[in-house]
Amino acid sequence: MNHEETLKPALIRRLVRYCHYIQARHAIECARTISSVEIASYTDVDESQVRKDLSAIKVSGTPRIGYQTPEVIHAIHHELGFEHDLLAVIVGAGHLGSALARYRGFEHYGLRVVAIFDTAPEKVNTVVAELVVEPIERLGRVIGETGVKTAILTVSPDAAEDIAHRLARAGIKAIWNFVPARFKAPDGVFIRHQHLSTGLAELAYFLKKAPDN
Amino acid sequence: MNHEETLKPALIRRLVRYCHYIQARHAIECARTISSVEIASYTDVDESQVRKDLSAIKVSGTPRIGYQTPEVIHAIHHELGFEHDLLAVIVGAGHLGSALARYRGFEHYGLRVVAIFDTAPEKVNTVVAELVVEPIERLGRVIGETGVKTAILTVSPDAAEDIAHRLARAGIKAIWNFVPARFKAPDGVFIRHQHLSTGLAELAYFLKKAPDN
DNA sequence: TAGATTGTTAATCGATTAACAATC
DNA sequence: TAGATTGTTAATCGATTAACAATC
Repeated sequence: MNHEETLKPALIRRLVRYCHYIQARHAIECARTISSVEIASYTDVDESQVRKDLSAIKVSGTPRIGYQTPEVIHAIHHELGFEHDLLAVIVGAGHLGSALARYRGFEHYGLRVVAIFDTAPEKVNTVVAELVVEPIERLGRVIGETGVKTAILTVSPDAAEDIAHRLARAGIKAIWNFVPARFKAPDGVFIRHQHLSTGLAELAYFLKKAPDN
Repeated sequence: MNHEETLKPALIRRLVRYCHYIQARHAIECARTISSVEIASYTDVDESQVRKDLSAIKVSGTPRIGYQTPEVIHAIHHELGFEHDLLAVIVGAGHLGSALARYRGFEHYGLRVVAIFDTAPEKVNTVVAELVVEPIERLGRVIGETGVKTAILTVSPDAAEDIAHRLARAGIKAIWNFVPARFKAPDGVFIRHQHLSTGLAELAYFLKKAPDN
């Protein structure tokens, strides 16, 4: 066992980019090989970086030819764990939570939503994406029975931290947080904050700076 | 006019974090002042960095006391342009596009969706968040008439690049791209990629690596 | 063979952290 | 006053880019 390094988040993000681009190229032009220069120019990454990144996940290319596209795609999928099924519960059946439950775009990455919860009595027992919304009190039982390790958090900002801890106690190991709030992660739980407001802030700032507003 | 530097994306992201945290603290505990150490510990940023960042947006604190919470919040809002209204159109009335149209969480940042478009005839003329879905052909006219500068992109991956160029021709200056595809930005247009699959990739990788899966 | 592209090492650059004098 | 905290400069660290020998 030779060290098995952990990929850094920045590297993971670049790999996802490469994958998006190469899959598009592969689908449209049936390109069987691709060079680091091509990948670099489309993904806004330096070409040396691309070669380094691919070498980090043990993909090698051929001088004068480039990399085999199917091999690159497969290696990235394998390395990032897209091959495994990723079962998840959603907590918060508001607009965002319901949309994520219905969204088909994540199936490709193995995500499958198995339950959805909400505190509001008027939401409970409604149906979202073929799932009956359950009361938050059933959280522990459902997670225990299904063995789900991942939760998608789309509750209100003031409830987020409390719910995160309930999730941790119920056995959740990873939280994908869409709530615009930042809180300390419960011990042993990985939190990936997905604050859409950050993207919005960058847009707002650009528009404020743009000469012609 | 003394240089007027442009804030870097990383700084913008940190400012948004500070803001989330300070607003929460301000709301819950009515804390009137806050030190760089407190902000740092909650936002996972070094305390020197916090001081540097606040100084970059011309907020100053008082030794032994800290920073005035309302002043910090206001300065961040002002600097990032949250005070202006941000009118936007949404292109793609699928699950994600509709959810973003209905989502109330962005009002706080000044975002207002004024129109929503789709190519599918069965979507056109349906109502989403009090807006009638319009055919994509009306894009140019609506953007021209309203003077909207921002578009939220939630179409299918293979349509994304083409639509981005149509948006640019119609006068859009900033695109918030939720489509899991990366493409070259049309000249003079700012694209903020918001690839949710990147977050998902990080979760998948964590779970793959976690000892107990 | 000639030449394009990989893989990797070295050089540069920028971002993060540490340190500390100034200050309330 | 004493001591905590700011504001900023200097030191460190890591990430990015450049360069080039190896290679097909």
